[in-house]
Amino acid sequence: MATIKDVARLAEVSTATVSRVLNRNGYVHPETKVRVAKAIEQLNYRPNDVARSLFKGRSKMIALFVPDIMNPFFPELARAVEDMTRQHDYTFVLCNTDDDPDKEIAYVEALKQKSLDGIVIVSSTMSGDYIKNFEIPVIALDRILHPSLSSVTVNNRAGSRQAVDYLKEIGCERIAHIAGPEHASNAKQRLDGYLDAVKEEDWFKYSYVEYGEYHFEEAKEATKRLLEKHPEIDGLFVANDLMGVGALKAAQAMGIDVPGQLSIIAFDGITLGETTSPTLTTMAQPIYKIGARAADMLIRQIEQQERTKQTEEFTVELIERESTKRRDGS
Amino acid sequence: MATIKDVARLAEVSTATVSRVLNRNGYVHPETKVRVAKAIEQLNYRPNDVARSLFKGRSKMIALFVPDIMNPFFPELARAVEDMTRQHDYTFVLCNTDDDPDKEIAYVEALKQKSLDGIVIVSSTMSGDYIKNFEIPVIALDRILHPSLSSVTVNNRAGSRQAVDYLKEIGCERIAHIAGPEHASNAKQRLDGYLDAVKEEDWFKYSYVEYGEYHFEEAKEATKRLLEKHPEIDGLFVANDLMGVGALKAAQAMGIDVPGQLSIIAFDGITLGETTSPTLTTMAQPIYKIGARAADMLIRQIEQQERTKQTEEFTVELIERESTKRRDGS
DNA sequence: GTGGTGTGTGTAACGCGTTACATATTATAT
DNA sequence: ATATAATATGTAACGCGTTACACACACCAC
Repeated sequence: MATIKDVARLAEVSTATVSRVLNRNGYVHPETKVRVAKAIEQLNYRPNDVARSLFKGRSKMIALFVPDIMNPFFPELARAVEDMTRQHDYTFVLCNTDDDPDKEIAYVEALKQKSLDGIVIVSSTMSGDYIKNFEIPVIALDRILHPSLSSVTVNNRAGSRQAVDYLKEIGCERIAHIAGPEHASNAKQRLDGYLDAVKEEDWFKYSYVEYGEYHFEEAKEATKRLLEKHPEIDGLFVANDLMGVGALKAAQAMGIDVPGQLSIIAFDGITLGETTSPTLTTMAQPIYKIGARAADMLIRQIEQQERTKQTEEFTVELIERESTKRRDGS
Repeated sequence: MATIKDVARLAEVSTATVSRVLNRNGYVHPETKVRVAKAIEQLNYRPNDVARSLFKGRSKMIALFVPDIMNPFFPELARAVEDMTRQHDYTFVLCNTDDDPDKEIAYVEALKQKSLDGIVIVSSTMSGDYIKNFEIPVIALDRILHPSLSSVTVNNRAGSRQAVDYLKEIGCERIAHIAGPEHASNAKQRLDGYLDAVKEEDWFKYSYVEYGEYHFEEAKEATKRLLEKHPEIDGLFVANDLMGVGALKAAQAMGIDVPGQLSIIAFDGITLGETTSPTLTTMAQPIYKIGARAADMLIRQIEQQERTKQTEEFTVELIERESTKRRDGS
């Protein structure tokens, strides 16, 4: 690989001049510029980003931390962040944290050694003490991780309430909730939204809430427990689509017709919900948009050095599919 | 951030000695080692990987190129490669290529500037001329990209034949194929496996093969075309699971009962196939294993400097689910 | 005692761009 | 005409580890 010295020699200038041509700064005589450009061309020279990073202390790399890319909610988010990253000539690093704070911290430390410029993080588990001492920009995505961090999220609580109101509206009279993990801020908000909508109902009982772990299998079992305990349930709001599919499977396995006997609505709007039979009604997040926005916000913070905290909340949208059906008020 | 100089000053040694302690090479007096270790501890010193990379010309980063992480086949592969990457203290870069050769090349060039150590690539589109001039180790995964590259794949042809033989075995008498994109080597092999199994049959016609693009929607339409043209079809082998789900949807939309009237078997073994109704019978690849093996092979090539070409082929396995059913030979 | 080997440590060059600073020339202002 | 600013380019230090090489001393062999 040719270096800047080779270019300088060929163009008969100093490396400083070559650098000025490369970075379009400082004064360079037009003719000199042409000679340098020709030399660069001839040698097919590309500057060494590592040397640049060493000098600048910045690497033009950002990372996305997700619990597990195999969870179908995350690929679209990853895609969005990666697209934005590339558009700004950054390099995209992906880290699976398994919601394990030790792994998260190990990643952060390892990446700091590489002069990583910033992190978009989907996490609920990091300790506040650690977060306060981040030395690089961080944007929390999908879940609020700490009040001091910038974040991009959706209106989980209002959206959840809207989901439950929709179930009521189509005639459901006993509506239960399969909740996400208690430690995740968005799961908590969705639960709150559900409670907002049902706590005044005379039929409401706290045993209408079962917990799953944002996973397919756990949700299936939680749903089974719930429906065995409460066969009167005719509407189910599930904390996310992956769990919603689990709930659907559980109901079908018990011989319950969806949406005939039970309407199910979930949350997220991932593609998976379109491939089941019946397809899954959901409160769709603008997944790609929030990912892209988080990445954009991060890069802006990196490049403008402005560390002001920003929070942005997007709105979810009801998508009616086949897992919900209007009941005749016979 | 403390530097090696700070450590050297505090431990009252030269930076060379600190470096020797860090890298456990050269002679260092045990007592000196302790002093240095204490200084490192006290300053919470972490070596700057960028400076290391600059000197070594290697970055301890590898990349995975996939067409699109949103395609549900890739997250598991990505997870495998990332796990292996982390185990070896490398950093994992993810690139979505959209099967666009220009994007692929732009990525390779950009990453070379960062001293990227190697690439695991899922691609069918790169030009042979370019591939031959790669200056870094590359492992082709899932699809053979060029005869000169090491690769990790599965027995696509034999596995496909096995899939079709299975359909025959359960009593299907007219078996069609929804094929993947013609330019992808694995799609070609799967088609060949299908042809191996059916070309001697007296009922076989070339119009029993329709092409989709490894996408859900295209497969749905291809299946619709096929089944409208050939209502006698009672068995369908689909080139991958994502397309298989599309085929399932198309059949259901046409009022065809799966597996009652039509048995469907696909290929890949992704989780998506477990969430549909009926669940999808498939030839499952050991997805995680091939990803992990490719990453392992790559890192081995990087660290041992051995550029010998290696190829490895894993075996697919039939997983019977609900989309296929034995027909009574009435 | 002399040569050889093993141990322990420091000096300085190196990897490759970037930029502060110095110097020189030309253009503009007064 | 002289001061001042703008243009043009080079020199060298810098960022931070790594390592070739030099040097010093201990120990053993003959």
